[in-house]
Amino acid sequence: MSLSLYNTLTRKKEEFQPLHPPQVGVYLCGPTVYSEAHLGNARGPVVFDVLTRYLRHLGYQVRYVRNITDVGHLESDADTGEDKMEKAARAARIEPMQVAQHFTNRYRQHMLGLGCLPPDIEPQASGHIIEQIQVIEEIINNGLAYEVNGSVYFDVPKYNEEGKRYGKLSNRSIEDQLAGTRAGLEGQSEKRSPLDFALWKKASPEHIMRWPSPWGEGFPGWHLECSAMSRKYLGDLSDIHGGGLDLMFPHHECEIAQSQGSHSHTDEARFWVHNNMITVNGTKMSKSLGNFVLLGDMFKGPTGPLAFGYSPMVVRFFLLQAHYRSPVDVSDDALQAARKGYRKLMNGLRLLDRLTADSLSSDVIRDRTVAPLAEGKQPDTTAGDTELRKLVADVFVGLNDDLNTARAIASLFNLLRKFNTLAATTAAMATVSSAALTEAVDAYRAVVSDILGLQDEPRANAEELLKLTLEFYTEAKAEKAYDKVDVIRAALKSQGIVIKDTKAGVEWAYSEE
RNA sequence: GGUGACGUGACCGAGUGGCUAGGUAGAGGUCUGCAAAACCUCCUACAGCGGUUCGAAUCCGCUCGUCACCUCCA
Repeated sequence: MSLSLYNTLTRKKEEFQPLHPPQVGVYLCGPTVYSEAHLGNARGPVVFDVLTRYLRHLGYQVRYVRNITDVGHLESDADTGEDKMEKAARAARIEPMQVAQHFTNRYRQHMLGLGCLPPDIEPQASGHIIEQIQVIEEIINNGLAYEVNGSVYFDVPKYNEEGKRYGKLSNRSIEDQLAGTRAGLEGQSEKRSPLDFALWKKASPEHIMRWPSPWGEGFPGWHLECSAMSRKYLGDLSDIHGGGLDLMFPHHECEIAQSQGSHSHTDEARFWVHNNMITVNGTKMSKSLGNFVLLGDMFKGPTGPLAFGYSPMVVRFFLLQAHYRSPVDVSDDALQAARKGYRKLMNGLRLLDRLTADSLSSDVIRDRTVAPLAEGKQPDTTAGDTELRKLVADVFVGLNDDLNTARAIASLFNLLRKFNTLAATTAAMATVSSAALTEAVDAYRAVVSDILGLQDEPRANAEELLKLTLEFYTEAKAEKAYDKVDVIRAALKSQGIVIKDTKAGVEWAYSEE
């Protein structure tokens, strides 16, 4: 049983094998930090969080790189290209890096809330200008890029003449692309071909974010950073490179061209993995369409199409309930259903403690409750154990099948039903061995908590519970039931709370001990 | 125009050439002081029309409908 992943490059599910086991290098194209993250921005990180968690579960040593794009995304490829970071900065009248830092902080906060473990390396594009310049120089040396007026462009037609195939990832031919080229691209006169893309852009006088380079002051093209940073931290060829489906072209296509055109001479990654989009009423969520749901707003609610707020864990569960390559549509109905399902799964987690607790040690129970067996003879749990192990195996079948979390979750619910049945009666409990039960309980816990990364979100209000407890305390005191009084006082003390009987009534304070 | 997806029961959403996905909602039941939870049962679908096949929702073709990428986008 091994993990297979759908590779966009080959358009097939392939068995995953690391290039250099046990190490696995994973790169996810991170956010451009010039505005608040929306739900769509969360899907990739959640999917790749589960992927890296699962790879680690399988025993691999994962190096997970998720970059921060804090420079270089042009508004357009035209000569008047404007940096998004600067645009946002100008609007807010602050330093561009301040904008980047602000949204980087927000982004990290949201990702942590969604249960995404911090990446092992989170490189910033602005911190890797030297590496990017080096890649450009390599491409120029290989004759695949040219300089015009302080800007450098990648020569796509030449690249293809050399037997490479720009378009191999997104399955396009350059003929088709040329045919589809629109008329309004006159501003690109610097480029030899409309297909060429910028590796380095000359900074106009008003451009703030600029760096010196062999071609004058400027800034890197927006596809370049990922190639440069992926190579720096994961080598010429990494195991997995991913992002949203909308990055497949042109971003990832350009990355491959850059890596092939540089000294790496590789496709940059063995597996190219793309998550599908999140839609609202069937239409892709995007900034340009204005139908996006900001994460911060969604957690609080209401916002946009949603009448209620949904906690980060509910959102995570909601996303994982669909396969990552399917589009997923957001709605109150869907999220509310997801919330109930999520809570059911969490209540299952709580049940596990009971299942494995002393009272339900099945071998003991069996001795007492099942028809007496001959001395030294064990009851037959073969069928029960087999069923239980099958339920557990199904969960992993789902995960292994292209990280199909939807199937894995469905299987978890089946396993949970079994747990509930077992917990209901001792007779049921006697149908399985404690070894098989422990295995299943451990598997459930591992998949829910460690692999899917779903944590329980406490919803009870501690102050309210304390208030209730104090009412019972007062009653017991009035009844002079001092044994109860002592129990309550001791229980609260163990929580660091002391009860103070005053003339005005019962009060409490945190213990000063 | 080019490229690529998709259309599953009330809703969300897996999967698949013959075998119950799962969650939510709804109905009935067991349990229960009431309730909840849990468990059991039921409602049981694959856009339409053809074709291939012993058998298709699953493969092929056509039709209708929806979406994405080709421009910044997760």
